[in-house]
Formats: sequence, structure tokens, C-alpha cells
Amino acid sequence: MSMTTDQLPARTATRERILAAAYDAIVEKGFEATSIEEIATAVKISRAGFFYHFPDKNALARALIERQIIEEGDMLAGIMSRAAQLSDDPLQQILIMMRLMAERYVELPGGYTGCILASTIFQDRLFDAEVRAANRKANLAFRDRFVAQFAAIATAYPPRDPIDPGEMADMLNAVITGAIVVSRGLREPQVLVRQVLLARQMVKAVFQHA
Amino acid sequence: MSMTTDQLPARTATRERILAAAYDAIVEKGFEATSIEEIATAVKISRAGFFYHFPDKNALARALIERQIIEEGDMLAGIMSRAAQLSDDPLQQILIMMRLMAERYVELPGGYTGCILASTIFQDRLFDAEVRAANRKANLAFRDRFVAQFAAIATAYPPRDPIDPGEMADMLNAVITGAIVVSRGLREPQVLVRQVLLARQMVKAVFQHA
DNA sequence: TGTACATCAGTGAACGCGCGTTCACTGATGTAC
DNA sequence: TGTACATCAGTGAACGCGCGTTCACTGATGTAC
Repeated sequence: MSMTTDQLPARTATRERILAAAYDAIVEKGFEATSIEEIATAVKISRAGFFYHFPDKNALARALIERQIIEEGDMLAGIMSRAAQLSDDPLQQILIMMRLMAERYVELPGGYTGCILASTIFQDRLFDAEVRAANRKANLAFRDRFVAQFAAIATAYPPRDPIDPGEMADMLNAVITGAIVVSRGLREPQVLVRQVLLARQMVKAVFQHA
Repeated sequence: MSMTTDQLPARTATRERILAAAYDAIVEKGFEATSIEEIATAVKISRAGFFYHFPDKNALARALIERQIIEEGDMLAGIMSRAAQLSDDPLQQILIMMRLMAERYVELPGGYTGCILASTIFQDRLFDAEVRAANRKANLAFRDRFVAQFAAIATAYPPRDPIDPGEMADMLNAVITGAIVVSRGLREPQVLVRQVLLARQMVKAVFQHA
């Protein structure tokens, strides 16, 4: 029993359409600069109709971030389990994962997923403590998974200079985020994909020296 | 003859104080979320007084970005010439520069310079074509300088796998930008410094294999 | 050295517009009996 | 099967507040003669 949009109850379907429209607009222009009027128009309801689905504008931001956290977690888990299928070696797994990520970004031309959203929203607003905490927690979960991975790699392939697995994990996070921003600034979408592949090459060089 | 603030003509001095106050507020909260009222209060003038110095709010953003571009260019040129003094070897020069950058970020605790500003402003607004162009040009100038550097390094130290100097240059840009965002998201300021040093280590590993 | 005028660096009050939010109301669908 | 009522998914108009911007005016400083 597949759940396509038009089979959902009207309430849920409209809510999803609001989230999708808001996402697109906010990624492009920022949270403050995106008006409810604009979102409502995109979804073909009235401004007041929006407030049937969300108590206020902050609730929209909250819903978007929470949704984002889940989607990215799922995506990552998918890539991780796929890599685990394809190889038992922890270094090979990371290299596979990074290639899979790069491929994902090729498929999204103009390509940025959602971390741009989080940064956009966080910059605009001094947010609810709970949302910040949720985001932080998601980031730390990301880090933990990769810390274990890099620790395993470092054991199997001791690097020439000692390397902190936590820093390596943050590097993955940072390189993707930074590449997204640079991509937009330079208006060169391909930068993101290439940076992921370059980071991959560097991981390889660090652990596969000799 | 040093130029401290109180020796400047009143007009220039106030303008500088406006820029400084605006910078701080915008870095923290974003451009839209920072009101003129707030900036004026920080500078102890009235809201109308602000408009004596800037024709409108966009002009403020323009001035901030232009100033930022110049400051970063100067900083970079300083670090580059210092590195050139300390070594003739292009790889050593990069390694020195990256260490100098890391040290700079240690000195700014909470540490982010200005690229956060550019990204903040660009996200909020679909800006004047001229400002965008100026920013893009500055970024490309940055890239060009480092492309030459990495090309020289690749000749002297051929990497195991071929490497595009342009991508290496973008990596420097991306790693710094990304580390800033991640630092803020995780609320761990030290991430920035560590990422610069980690990137340095990776550059080393890529070119000094074997 | 004193007077007249101009410019500088603002002030205080008002304007107007957009935007988030509210509220009374409504047609369509679901449910009870 | 028809009627009565409730809930759902909204609408349209209005409110109010903040914020960018304008405008007439002002005291202090600079300049001409």
C-alpha cells in the first residue's frame, strides 16, 4: 500500500505541500525573507489557511528542521549500510560512502540538500532552545557514527601522523557544508561534488600512504 | 602619525562605528533580523542619524561586504608574504600559511572572521548584482593565487593521484567556511582551528607521500 | 576681531507599508439515530 | 433513507506593530570679509 500524496488525508497532504514550498523558498532566500503570503500562494491557499496548519511561523521552522534531521539521518544510514554490504574493510567503506555521497550530489543539480536550510534558519533567528538542541544532537550522532568508523580505519591503516577520529568526522561535515556555501557564492554547482571527491582522495592519502 | 578613531573627522568616525556595530549584530543574527534602530542605539545616535551616513539599509550591506573583501585580501596577502619570507619551497609555504591561519583563528575566540558575514547577507537577500559580482571576483582572485601555489607544489611534489590545483584552492575556502558553520552549529569554537590544522595535515599527506 | 552665512552631523516626529496573526464565518464531508 | 449535528479545511477582512524611510528643523563648527 503505497502512500502517494493524493492518498493522504487532505490535512496531511496540504501540510506536506506547505513544507515543500517553504523549504524551496527558504533555501533560496532565507527564513525572514520568506513570507507566509508567498508560501500560501504557492500552495494555493489563503494566508489564514496557513495558520490552520501551523500555530505560528516558528512552528513551520521547527517542523522543517525536524524533518530535515530525519531525512538526513535516513540518507546517511542508507549510504552506510550500502557501504557495509559492499566491503568489510573500514577504509573501503568510507571511500565507498564518500563516492555515494558525491553521486547523490550529482543527481541534485544546483545541489545542496538541507544543511543549508539549518544554517539559514539558525543565522536568521536565535531559535528555540529545543530546536537548537535537536540539531546539535543530530550533528553529534553523525559525528559518533563516523568516529567509530575512523577509529577502526586508524587501527587497520595507521596514519603517518596521528589523527583524531573526531576531527576526521567533523571534517566530513565541514567539507560538505563549506562546499555548499562556496558553490553558491561562486555560482559553480559542480564545486560541491568535486570537493567531496577531493576529500575522499585526501582520506585515501592519509591512510593509504606508503 | 597613527590614525586612531578619535582623530578621524567626526563623519568618518561615526561611519566606522556604525559599520562595526552592524557587523557584530549581523554576524550574530543575520541581516534582516538586525534593525537600524538597534545599530543606531549601539552607536548612540538616532535612527534618522543612520540615514545621514547611508542612503538606505542596502548601502550598509554593500559597504560591509566591500570592507570585508578588502580586509580579507589584506590578511591573506600578509600571510602569503610572510610565508614567502620563511621558505622558498612552495609546499612549505602552504603549510606555513595554514598554520598562520590557524593561529589567527585561535586569537579570535568564538572565532570566525567575515566570510560568515558574506554568507549571511547573501542568504538573506537576493542582492545587487554588483555586490555579488564583487564578492565573486574576490573569491576568484583568492582561488587564482592558490592555484598558482598548488600548481608549483604539484610540480615539485607529484601526488600519487593527479590533483586539480583549482580544486585544492577551493578546498581551502570550503574547509574554513564549513568549519565556521559547524563550529557554530555544535557550539564548539575550537573546531575551526582544528579543521584548518587537519586540512594542513591532509595537504601534507597528499604531496608528501612515500 | 566681530558679524553673516554655510555646512556638518545630527534630532524628533510622522508616515506608510508589509507582514504575522486573529476572528467570525462557511461550504463540504462524516457520523448518529 | 432522511434529518440533525459535528468536524474539517479552509476563507476574507481586519488589526496592530515594527521597521525602513522622510522631512522639517537645529545647535555646533568652519569660512569669508
